[in-house]
Amino acid sequence: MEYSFRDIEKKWQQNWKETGIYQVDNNSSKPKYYVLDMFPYPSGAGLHVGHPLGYIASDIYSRFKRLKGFNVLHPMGYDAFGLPAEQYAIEHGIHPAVSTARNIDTFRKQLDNIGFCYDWSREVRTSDPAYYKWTQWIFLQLFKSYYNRTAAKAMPITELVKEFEQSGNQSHPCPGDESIQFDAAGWGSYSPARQQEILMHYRLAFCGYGEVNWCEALGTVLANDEVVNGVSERGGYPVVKKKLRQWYLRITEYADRLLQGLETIEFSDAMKEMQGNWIGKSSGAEISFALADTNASLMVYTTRPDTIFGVDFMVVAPEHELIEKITTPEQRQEVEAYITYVKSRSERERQAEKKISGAFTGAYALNPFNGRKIPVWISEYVLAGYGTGAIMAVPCGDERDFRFAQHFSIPVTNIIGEAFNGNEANPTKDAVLSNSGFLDGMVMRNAIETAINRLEEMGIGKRKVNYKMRDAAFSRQRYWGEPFPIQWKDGTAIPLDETELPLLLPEVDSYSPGPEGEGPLANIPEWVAKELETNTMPGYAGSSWYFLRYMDPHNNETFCSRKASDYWNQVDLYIGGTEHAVGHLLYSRLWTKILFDLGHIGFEEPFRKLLNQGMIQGSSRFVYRVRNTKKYVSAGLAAQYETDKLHVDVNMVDGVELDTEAFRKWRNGEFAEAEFVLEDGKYICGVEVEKMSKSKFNTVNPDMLVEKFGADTFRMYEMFLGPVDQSKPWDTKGIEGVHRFIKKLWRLFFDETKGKIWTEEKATPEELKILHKAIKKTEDDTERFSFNTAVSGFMICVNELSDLKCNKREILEPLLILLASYAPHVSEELWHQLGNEGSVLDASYPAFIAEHVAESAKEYPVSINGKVRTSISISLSAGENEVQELVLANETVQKWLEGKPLKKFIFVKGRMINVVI
RNA sequence: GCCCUGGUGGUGGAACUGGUAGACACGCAGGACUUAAAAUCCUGUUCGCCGCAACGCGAGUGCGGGUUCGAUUCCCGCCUGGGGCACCA
Repeated sequence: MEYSFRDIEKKWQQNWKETGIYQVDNNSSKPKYYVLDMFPYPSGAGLHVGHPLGYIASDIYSRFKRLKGFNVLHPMGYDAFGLPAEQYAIEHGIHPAVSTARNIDTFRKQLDNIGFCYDWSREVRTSDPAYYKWTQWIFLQLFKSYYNRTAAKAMPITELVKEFEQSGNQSHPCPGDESIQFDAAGWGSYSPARQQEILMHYRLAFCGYGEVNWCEALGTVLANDEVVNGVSERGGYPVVKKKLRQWYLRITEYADRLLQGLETIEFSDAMKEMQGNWIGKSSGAEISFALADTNASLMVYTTRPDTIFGVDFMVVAPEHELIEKITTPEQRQEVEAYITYVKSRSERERQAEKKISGAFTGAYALNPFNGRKIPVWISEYVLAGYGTGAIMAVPCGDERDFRFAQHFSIPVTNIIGEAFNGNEANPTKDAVLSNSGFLDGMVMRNAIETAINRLEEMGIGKRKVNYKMRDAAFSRQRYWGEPFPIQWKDGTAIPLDETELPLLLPEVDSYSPGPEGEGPLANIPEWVAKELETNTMPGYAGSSWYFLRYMDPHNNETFCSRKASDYWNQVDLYIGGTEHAVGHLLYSRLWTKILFDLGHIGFEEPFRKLLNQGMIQGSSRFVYRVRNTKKYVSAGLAAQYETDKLHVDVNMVDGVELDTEAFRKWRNGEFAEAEFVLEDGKYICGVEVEKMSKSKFNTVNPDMLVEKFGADTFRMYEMFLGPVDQSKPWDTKGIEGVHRFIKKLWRLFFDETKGKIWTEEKATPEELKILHKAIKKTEDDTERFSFNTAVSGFMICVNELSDLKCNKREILEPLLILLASYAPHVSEELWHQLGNEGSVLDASYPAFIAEHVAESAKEYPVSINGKVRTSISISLSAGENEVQELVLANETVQKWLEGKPLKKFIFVKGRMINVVI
């Protein structure tokens, strides 16, 4: 009987579907375990082999946990709102809901092919009104809440109003605008509109104004990656900054808790570091510098107030509102020209720019301690959004400031004596200060406190903890997203009543942007007549809480019952790519904390453990066309010609050898007349590792591989490729090795001519040793997500059993259970062939028995001066003295000793021996 | 520019806590079976040197240093691939 994987896999996939074997109950006496994949955006291109990597890993782990006796929740769904569908709609006139549904169908078929154990009865789609009803509902909770800094948690805004009525905002400084201060009487005297305006500065979801990339020609707002060198990627039109009304989430209030929470969860150190850097907590001081010849002052933020005597100039962000006021008439033209230049620059470009640029405003600030006049410059390297948007520049201590000073010939004051060599800045905190007035003679590190204290005494500065993180922009001028349940009445945002949810996304005739940078919803007269918000929510709205909906996906009463979330609790294992390191992971951590604060769930971190999957890169293939001809030369000969390098579809290339016939037929015969210059009768392609993408013709479709080798082979091969958390290029070639392994396993059970060949004979110690080695390896490796070495463990096991011609049920049956999480179809089939009833997934995991693998002796490697020269088999019970005696008596060791005295004898039990002479 | 991460044979990778570098697989070479092919099986395969052979010598984990009896693993400096940087998801 042959291993006919197509029949077997189809049969069991059908059976699993019919028996509902993967449906999970919220009631169980077993311990719970929640395994979650980052859900995909269903793109039109379908799955390529990179997508399932994490899904296979999570599938293996879910099945493994189930075998280990857990009630495992393992759901899947779709992050179904997004820009590509909208772009497709603009180009093809197809409603995003239609194309998205079609894409989801494709995804689902592809996923089903691979034999995943998802509980599809819990599927969610963020674009489904039954789902986004609750996204809108949660938004309303954020809108109706504020962050109580005293209690360090979110609370209903109605509580805040009560406080205001009783005692004003004395104990609740306004996070949105610190200048807003009032007492109870003051609050009472404000108009309702003014009161709402003030409350907006407290809400966790609030409306404000922010800059966006505005492209006049396209009439739309662009994402950063749609802007290249100041022009739109599509069309190359100019892009400028434009201020628009935007919704925000007040994530900055949670900065500290998001930072502290990292200590309670198992994310990799790299991931925690990235989130920490994003939050960017720093402490220092805000200092107000008086400006000469005007009564205005300039507020700067610095982490190094100790260097205040070394300030040689100020740098203000070109967007800073003070510039208008302080620029002198002589400098105005230069400053305005510079601001125009900066308007076309993205933040990224501004930070990455090596070329120094700036403009002098003509204004001077005054050093509060010695009255020195400090010129005020503007430059793109200072960003408006961070700190106060202005810095005090200390060129002797900061490299960027130093280069700026050199470039504009600004004299540099040295306040650290010999620690500054005049050629480069020295950012030390350990130098002794000089030229620094009352700080002279102090070590910088200690002077920080002294300087802050003095500034506070003088009333011109104060201690300040700062965060690089900004409030999260939460609106998009787009169509395909959740509508905000907000109405605008005379400039005041009124939340819809919860009974009016979901606020359905209306049909539109055109997906083009609305007037004045508004989204497409602004084109709908009825929508505008109802004064509804025309922005929609961003992609991360739906994905910030989806892990909760899976727990209770069909609940119409609430987003997720407290009973369900108390039972399933945190996600125990979350698998996804590092590209979400900050965005998605930080936002869902925020939402979880807010829902926790408001009492809707009982835990404040969504993901207990995070496993990052690496990217599968494409291995691109190239042909070399001799310029202006139809002649293609093989890679080895390309250097002899002037050629253009063209991507070719990797599916037409076997290894590096091009299928020239397929190439001639490719793309409707575009290359039909190609002539080839071969080497050794072959056309050899060039190779490069790049991102896997349709445009590079290097995508490999899993369907094709499943069709050719079966899902079990495909799953195991994806794992075998390398560590799951590392990026690696895809190479289809190696898949045959894994396929051979499964066929070899099959032959332990079936012979082509004889049929069933397994026996009921008793296993030998040698066979038991092989089995128990495999049990240990599979368990350890799976537990530490080392799936690639687990697969090689299976190969070793099957190779060894084949060598011994072992066909005994006593060995083979437990082996199938081990294999069931990696290759579920073939394991299920053989499990039933052996006569078992019920799924192999409900078998009990074989127990590892150490005695079966115990060794009595070890072949020790013996090194002389660290170089291995021989090996000696020694009993594991032997002590060091005994070992030394044996080793020194050894012939090879004697030869190397040449009678020289022994300096040192190193013996690591069970490991190695080193003889030092 | 800033932050994170990787670099080991022809290829993917293994070596888990400083202890035999190259497990397992691909590819390649040779062989067996076969009319032939497929499938399967066996042998070899880091590089260099001597060679009949060796369980003979030397080098070797991106590059250059260092710590150690011993370094792919730890430290310092460099080179280089990948990811992220707030409206792609």
